[in-house]
Amino acid sequence: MGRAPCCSKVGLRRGPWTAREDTLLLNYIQAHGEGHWRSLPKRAGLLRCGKSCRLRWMNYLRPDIKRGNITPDEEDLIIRLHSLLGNRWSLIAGRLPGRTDNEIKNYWNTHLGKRLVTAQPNTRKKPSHKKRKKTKAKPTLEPAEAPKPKLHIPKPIRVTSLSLPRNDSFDQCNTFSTVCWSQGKDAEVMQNGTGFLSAYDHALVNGSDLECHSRLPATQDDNDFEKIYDEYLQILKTNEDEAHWESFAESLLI
DNA sequence: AACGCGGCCAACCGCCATCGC
DNA sequence: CGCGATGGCGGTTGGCCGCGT
Repeated sequence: MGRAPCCSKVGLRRGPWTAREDTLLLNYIQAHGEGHWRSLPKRAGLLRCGKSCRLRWMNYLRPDIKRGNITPDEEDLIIRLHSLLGNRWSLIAGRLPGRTDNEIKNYWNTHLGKRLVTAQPNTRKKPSHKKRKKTKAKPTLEPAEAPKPKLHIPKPIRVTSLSLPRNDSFDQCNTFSTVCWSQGKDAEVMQNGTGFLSAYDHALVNGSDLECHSRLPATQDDNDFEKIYDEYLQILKTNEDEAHWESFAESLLI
């Protein structure tokens, strides 16, 4: 442990990405696919660390990113999922088509968390990072504030990769994000790389029927997701039944 | 016009999990 | 099995910008 930050290497750029860097990264990934982040910047001609490239791609350059304007339905879903899953942003994001975990995290911290604090003053503290500037050290705890016990919750199964090879060329890459790369707006519901799960969520979010045609062969996973979706719908019908929601959330984490 | 404050959000950091040798 | 490399995640930071004074 104690590995040095990857961007601390001499000569690597940090900070905001330029349009040129974006183009380089985009072109490279379109040509060679994502993955191998460590060596990607060198091969793409970028003076960035792999982590930085990955983050930029995941949060900004991916073609399926839907930016801004969180709809009330999405907001409701975020609140519900957060109440069930906690700060499992990637899990929550996986169920919101086109939204990134970073975006949801930011939205929560700037909008929802604040609102909930107002509603329930004792339930959450929003760390005000302002006027802490220039201080790299972690803020000291308030006297009354007990140190947070660190819990390591088992990570959820990632559904984004669907057990497919993660680094082939774009032609070979079989992920939904690739399949839908150029399908335009109509394919948007499928474009977040979570495949049919996202399509289901889209139906939930929009409250509309949705035909979802998986391009992958039917698998056991498909059936599992079908079950999850059915369960999700049932819970929505019963609405405020917290016990149902909790058991559903647990099922997602298995 | 100048200044300070606070919100927003892109990007970074540190840690853990997983993979491959 | 152990270890190093890599990917991924959640927490945090800091720059920019709008607004109020």
